[in-house]
Amino acid sequence: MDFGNFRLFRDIAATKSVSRAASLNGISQSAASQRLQDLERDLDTILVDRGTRPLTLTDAGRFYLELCRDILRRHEQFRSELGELKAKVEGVVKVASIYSVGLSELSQLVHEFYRRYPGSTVEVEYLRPEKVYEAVLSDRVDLGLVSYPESSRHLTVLPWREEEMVVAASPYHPLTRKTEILPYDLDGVAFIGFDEDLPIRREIDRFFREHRVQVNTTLHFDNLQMIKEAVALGSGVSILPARTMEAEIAQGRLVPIPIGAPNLFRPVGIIHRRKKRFHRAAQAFLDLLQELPVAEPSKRLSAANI
Amino acid sequence: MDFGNFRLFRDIAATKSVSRAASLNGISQSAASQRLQDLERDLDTILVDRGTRPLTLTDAGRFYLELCRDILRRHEQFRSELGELKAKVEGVVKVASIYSVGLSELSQLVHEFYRRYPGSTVEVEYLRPEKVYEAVLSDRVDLGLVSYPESSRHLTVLPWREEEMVVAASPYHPLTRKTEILPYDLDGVAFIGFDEDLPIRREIDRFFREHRVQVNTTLHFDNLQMIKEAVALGSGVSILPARTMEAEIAQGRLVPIPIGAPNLFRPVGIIHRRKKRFHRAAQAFLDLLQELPVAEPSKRLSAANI
DNA sequence: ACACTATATAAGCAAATCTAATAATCTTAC
DNA sequence: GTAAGATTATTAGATTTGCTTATATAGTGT
Repeated sequence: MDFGNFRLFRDIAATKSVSRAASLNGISQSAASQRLQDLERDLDTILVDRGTRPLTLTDAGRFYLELCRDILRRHEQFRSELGELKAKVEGVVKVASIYSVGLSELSQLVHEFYRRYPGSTVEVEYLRPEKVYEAVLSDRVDLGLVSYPESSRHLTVLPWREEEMVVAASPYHPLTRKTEILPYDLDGVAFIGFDEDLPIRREIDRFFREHRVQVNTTLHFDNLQMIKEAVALGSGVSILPARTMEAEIAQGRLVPIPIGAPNLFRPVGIIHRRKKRFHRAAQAFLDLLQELPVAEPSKRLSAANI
Repeated sequence: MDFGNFRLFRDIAATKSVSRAASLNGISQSAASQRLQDLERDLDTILVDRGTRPLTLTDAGRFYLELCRDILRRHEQFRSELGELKAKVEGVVKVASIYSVGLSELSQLVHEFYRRYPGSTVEVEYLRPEKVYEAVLSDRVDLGLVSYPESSRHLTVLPWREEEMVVAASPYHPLTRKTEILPYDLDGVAFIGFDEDLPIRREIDRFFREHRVQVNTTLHFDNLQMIKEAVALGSGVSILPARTMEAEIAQGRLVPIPIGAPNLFRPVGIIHRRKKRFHRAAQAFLDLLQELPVAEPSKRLSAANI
């Protein structure tokens, strides 16, 4: 221990004895004596007056004792700060998630986590995707949940779930008469899509291209919420993850129509910093995430993650 | 160096680089890396995030950096305090002396010392004998000047000078007709002596005993000043060191009469703590004291020091 | 001066810490 | 993406530090 010398000198001063201080510090009298002498040689100053028994400190020794006390006090403070920090950090799992992962589902997970690990807490932030990446990269959170996860130098991806994508339409749309949509049913319909720079847009484009379908993209947005609004208003249909529109379905504002095989899936992944050292609670939460059965029936991995 | 670890971490934080910090501290990159890892292992906490270049500190690392800075600042303060203390101590020679050593003589010595060592100063305190011993023993002064010096376990005596003792009488006393006093001249005279517990008293008693002389001790005091007063008032004669009554002789209040051989001498010695480590100035002053020619002609050492 | 206790010193050994060489990792530029 | 350049980690061996035991020296009290 690096503070042993300060402790030793403090104890020499307190007990007025090298040998008592030595045994307090678990070393031999000889070792303590040598350390004291080395210290005095370093400082080129006598700190302890050996001419008296019990020993007494010189003026310089009293100064040095002050130094030792201050340093030990400050170190003690640090240890306690560090302890608090670790207790706090180790008890809290911080997760950043995109909005569309689904509040209810995640809160179910968190609930189960609390049941298993009563001492820990989970803090979930809902952010826009790029903010999720940022939070993970800067280590402000332990885990991130994003769709179409992209790995990179500093980022590792763990696949989590694949969400079924369905056609979303207003209840008044003609397509709602069908119980299942085949790709060519969408040929030429008014379509509301995602912005072109979003992975989900590229995936849907690929789907259309594969089935040689041409939709008429009348509107596009950078977020799911706006798309749902536009669809509900009858501006067109869209393709969305089924579970992100549960509320609107219940309200009768949107109708989901399954897409005939080959199905479309939106992959949702867990991202974390490469080589991240997880503390107990974070590791436990991660394990829980991976252990829980995925709601979707099929497990087909999307070939194009980007 | 015991503060090397704090410096190293501070430098790692400052340069955001282990290797630069290593070369700043004059060690190899490998050593610095190992020290950082040992530190982290000790604390069981990651302090530096290696996943980024330049390196960044973790929260715990920032706490530790604060600790390092505080400790280094405090240590710096200590070094400067110590420096001041040493400069002060090493430049000042502290001397405690009994009153009767003679102010003028000592100040001549001090003057010579200043001439030779212009950077240094001498502080002389005049104290009662027991206070001189106390000051030397407690290390409040470097040197003490006392008469009839007594060595002891913690005290070393260096003989310094021997002062001639003469009979002191009022100008009106019959003995003043003599130019030299022989022991039996004092038989039966009214005598003013020192208190019985003083070494000088014992020495004079021994002198009387040796020469089978009986004086009539009418008064006794614990200090020289009072004795001189009483003698001047004609209450009796006394035996005193010649140089301690120079002023009264000049004023015509006292008359000194030499004592015929075997002469009486008062030894004055230098005392200091045993094994005392003298700093430059103190050693120089001590050398000067011993080098200076002693005023008295004879060097006979008193057999009985106590 | 003696016995008793405490500190200093000496010698040998064990452990820590360093250096040099090499492997692994990160960044940058193509 | 990959290769080059720079930085950090690891390994192995040499060096140094620091410890322990044994013994000498020193301080205290009787």
